Order: sequence, then C-alpha cells, then structure tokens
Amino acid sequence: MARTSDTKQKLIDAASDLIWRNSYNAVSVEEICTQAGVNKGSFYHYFPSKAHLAMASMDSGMQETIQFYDTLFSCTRPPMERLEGLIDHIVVQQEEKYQQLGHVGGCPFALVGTELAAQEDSIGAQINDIISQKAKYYEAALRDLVEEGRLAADTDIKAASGQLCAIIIGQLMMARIRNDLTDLKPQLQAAIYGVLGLKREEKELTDQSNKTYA
Amino acid sequence: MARTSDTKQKLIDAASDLIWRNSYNAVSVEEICTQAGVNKGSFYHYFPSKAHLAMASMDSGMQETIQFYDTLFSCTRPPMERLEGLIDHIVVQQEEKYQQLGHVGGCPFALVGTELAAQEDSIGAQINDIISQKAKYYEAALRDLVEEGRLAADTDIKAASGQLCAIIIGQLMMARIRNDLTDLKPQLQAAIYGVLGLKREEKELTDQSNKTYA
DNA sequence: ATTATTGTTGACTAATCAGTCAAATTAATT
DNA sequence: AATTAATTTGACTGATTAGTCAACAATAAT
Repeated sequence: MARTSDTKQKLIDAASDLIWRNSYNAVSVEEICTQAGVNKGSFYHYFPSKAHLAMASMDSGMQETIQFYDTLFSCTRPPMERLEGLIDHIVVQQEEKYQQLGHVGGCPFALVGTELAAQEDSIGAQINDIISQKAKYYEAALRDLVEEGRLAADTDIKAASGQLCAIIIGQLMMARIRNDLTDLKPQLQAAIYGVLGLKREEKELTDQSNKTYA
Repeated sequence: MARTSDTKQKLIDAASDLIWRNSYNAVSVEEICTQAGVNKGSFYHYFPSKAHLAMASMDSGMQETIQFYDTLFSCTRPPMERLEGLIDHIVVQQEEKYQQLGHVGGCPFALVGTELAAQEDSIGAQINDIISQKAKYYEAALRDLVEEGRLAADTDIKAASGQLCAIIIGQLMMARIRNDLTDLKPQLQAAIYGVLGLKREEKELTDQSNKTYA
C-alpha cells in the first residue's frame, strides 16, 4: 500500500475554524488550503467540492459533540444537572472560541445550516439530522425530568426539546450579532427553566402555578 | 434640479429578496443589478459598496416592520393579543415568502446579522439596534402583562423580551434549515407561553384577573 | 434655450474564484 | 531493491468577482 497523512483532517480543522469565524460563502478554498498548509490539488484529492468539505466539517464537529455529550448526558446524572452542564459547556466553548477567533462564534451548525440549506437541500437535511441528534440528548433528559415528577407527564417531549434547541440557537445567534458573551450564561440558564416551565429553586413540582423564570 | 428615479429602491428590493432567499455572501452585485434591471454603474452611483446596500436593505425592512408593528402593538390592544398577532404575522409572512422564494426564509436580520457581524463590527452594531427596536415592542407588551397581573411584578422585562427574540429567531432558523413551516405556528405559540411562564388555558392567575386570550 | 445637476450606461480593470491535471514524490509491501 | 498505490505539487483554465470611469442622457430651474 501507500503512505498515509493527516492532510484531510488538517483541511477539516482549518475549514471549521474559518467558516465558524466568518461564514461558508465568505471563505475561499484557497484560504482554507493556506491555513491548513496544504496545496489546492490536495484539497480536491480529498474533497470533490467545497460543499463536501463543509459537510465533512459538520460531521467532524458532531462526532466531537457526541463524544462529549455521551458523558455529559449520562443517565447516571440527574437530568437537571445534565442541562446545567450543557449550559456550562456551551459558555466555556464560546469563550474559548472567542479568544481564539477574536469574535463570538455562535452555533456552527446553525451558521452553516442557514447558509447552505438554501443552496442545496441535501445539506439542509444533513444538518437537520445533526441537530436532531443533539435533540435526542435533550429529549432523554426531559423524559427523566418527567420521571422525577418535575415535568408534567403530558409534556410534548419532542416539542419541548425543539424549544430548547431553538432558544439556545437564538441566544447564540444574538450573542454573535452583538459580539458579546456577557449575558449568555444567565440568559441560557433562564431559558431552560422558562421553556420547561420550571421554577428556579424548586425541588418538587406537581401541577401548580409557575409563572416566572428569572 | 435633475430627474428622479426609483432605481435605488429597486436595488434595495432586489437585494432584500436575493439575500433573504440565499445569503449575503452568496449573492453578487451583478445578480442584484440584473434582478433589479439596473446597470452596474448605477449601483455604485447609489451605494459605495455591497455592504452598504445590505445595510440599506435592512433599514428598509425595519421601516416596514415599524409601520406594521405600530398598529399591531397598539396600546389599545390587550398585550396577549399583540403577541398572538405577532405570531400570526410572522407565520403569514414566512408562508408568503416561501411561496415567492421557493424556500423558507427565516429572519432576514438574523441571517444578514450573523454573516456580516463577523466581517464588519459596525454592521453588527446596526443590526443589533434593529433587533433592539423590535424588542422594545415586546418589552412594552410585557410591561402591560405585568400591569394586568399576568406576569410577576419582579420579572426582568429586558431579559424576558430577549428570550422572546431568541426563541423566535431560533425557531425561524430551524424552519429554514429543514425548509419546513408546518410546526412553526404551534411552536411559536408554545414559545411565548413557555418563555413568559404563562399557562396556556389559564383563566385566572395569582389575583383576580379575568382576561381571556387566544 | 441654456445651464446645472442628477441619473445612466457598459466597457473596463485587476483580483479572485472553484476546480483540473499530468507529473513528481512518498512510504508501505513484496 | 523493486513494486505499487496513495499522496503531493503548482501551474493552469475559464468564469466570476467588486469596483471604476468617462462619456452620455434626461430633467428641472433659470
């Protein structure tokens, strides 16, 4: 056989950073190659097009996410702790990327998704799959919250986890637009309690009134 | 003086549609000119750069929004009715644009914002201003909800309206990625109740209030 | 009708773009 | 050492990009 190399991964990493920092359509193949220290020809040896690299980059990012979430969302942890841990993770990740990229990144899946879904339906479908995979972790946590009696038994789990995804994406988007992470953590914390209709310090919940989230 | 023309507005309209349909960086100046039926030279007679046109397009869109919201969010309407009306408006607007553009559009401000905020800080600031203006309508409605006794008096109005913005943007973003509007309305309806911590069919809350909504 | 001002034209850069290719290079296997 | 297949190279194409410009046309006020 022949030699092996890490060129493919270098391209994926470079693309992830550049696209996250700016946007898919704003980043050129040459830029990606330069940042990766790779020649143009090598790029097309590994990827048939720029869009395929973007998809590979999303896949790679999702693999990392799964690896992290598998421990973060372990069934052995109380479900509320999982969600709090999720927020911590998001905030830390955003702060790290802010340091690294010099700008608030936001959700890379939503970023690439909104840009590419309109260009190629297949990519929209793939990114939707990725977000659905994330939602599965949320759904499991919500089901365990029902089990704990903290969430109403008739809660529409899929809808509620969709709300969670939406508000996280939305808050990240707004943080990116104003390039400011200061309110992110409290806003995300308030968001999960609000969306789930939980009171902040509450330990038990039957079916009685709950109307504030902050 | 000299003649007048509607070239500027034609460019703004063409840009709005094309960018909404696709994305800022994916649309070229020539495309915009072709769609507007205008020559390249005219473009640069009115706008010093493509980014300036994008900003003008956002401004124009915000003017329309203000005009609509001024009646939709009139103090004379019960606050809950305003929010329900907002959802109706969003859903109708998205369905119209879907027909027109052949793809779910999502929130144009968030779209352009995420793409351009990373490129030019000044644009991020401007789009942040626009979103803040929208949030003002929400804030007023929330304050009136407090007045009605439907919302706790110690509610952080600014934070709550930020949550509203975020979840609306997030849901629109997800609808765009999956190119599907079917769940949008119920999800948005659930969102406002969830974020505000209101119960859906509740007729009375804390005190004596008697309002009905929805 | 003349003039001043504004709007329009389309050809023109110079740079950059995504993508191609044949030849050269490397390393694992024999 | 010879073989073999994966990998790398960098120059190449043809299309497209944002933006420029000097000439031209239309109008409104004088």
